[in-house]
Amino acid sequence: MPASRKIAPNPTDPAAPFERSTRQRRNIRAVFESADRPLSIDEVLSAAKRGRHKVSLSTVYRFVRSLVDEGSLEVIEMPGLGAFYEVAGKAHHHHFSCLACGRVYELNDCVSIRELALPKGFKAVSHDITVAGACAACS
Amino acid sequence: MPASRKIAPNPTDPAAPFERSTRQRRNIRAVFESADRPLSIDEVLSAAKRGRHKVSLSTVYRFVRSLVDEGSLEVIEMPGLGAFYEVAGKAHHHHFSCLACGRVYELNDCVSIRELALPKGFKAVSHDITVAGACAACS
DNA sequence: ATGCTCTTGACTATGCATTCTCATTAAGGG
DNA sequence: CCCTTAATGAGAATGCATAGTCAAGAGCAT
Repeated sequence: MPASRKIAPNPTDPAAPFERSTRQRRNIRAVFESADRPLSIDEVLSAAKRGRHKVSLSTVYRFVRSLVDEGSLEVIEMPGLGAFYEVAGKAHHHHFSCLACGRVYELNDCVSIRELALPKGFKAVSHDITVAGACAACS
Repeated sequence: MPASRKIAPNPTDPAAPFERSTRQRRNIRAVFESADRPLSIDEVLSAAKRGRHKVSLSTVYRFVRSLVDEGSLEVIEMPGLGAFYEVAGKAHHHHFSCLACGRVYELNDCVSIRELALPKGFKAVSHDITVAGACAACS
């Protein structure tokens, strides 16, 4: 197997396999780019299925995971609702979950937490605020 | 089966079976009463095992569930950590999770959220704040 | 102490989310 | 167009939390 067989080197890790741009991957990427809110795996799957090409649950899990691993997506753990994914690198913000439709929204008007009165010796590293209720579409 | 066989009627539901006071139940109740923080099932189990009588995982799950059903305990879903249980009826408060030891604490100095600037049409029903970091014992 | 029956413990089973397997499909450099 | 090999789809497999099963054990009214 001559070196020339290698299609293209991966700039970040030459040992890593080349990543091909497939219909499914472009599709899934587009779903996140056009989404204005964090998505669950099932939401990604059904949105991707609306495209012209078939996409499987396996592929969604696989590709979402690799996007998380490479840092393009962030995982949001919603209490009781499981994992949601949103494009990484956004400004600090929190989330709203609609009790009726189950969708999760970003709250960009960030509610700043004033000095958190933590017990003696406790050190805060991060905080999360989740508001639950009814979204505009459901109320 | 004469009616006199019935040990004692359950005031809330006469058809429900009488609940016996066993060592295990007293033990589990005591664990929650002496705990100053929400406990996971595993924490309840190991704390209960420190007593003089044996307790099984099944019993912890069963009894905790019945305590939740009867309203004596509340479930706290901690993002990524699963379910924790705390005695019900406490004043509104939030939680702190230690990234080092995994314990969850109550934050009684409640951080009040000022008017949450929700998007148009959104209605808040509840909110949760979770602070993560290092607890006094771990920092 | 007795006996009825609720509880327990030690499994096994279920539900669910996620990952793995592998034969088939298709990127894309040459 | 060819060929190598990564990617896909379908389903099986896994991992984990929780619930169910049932024989043995233990409250508690009598």
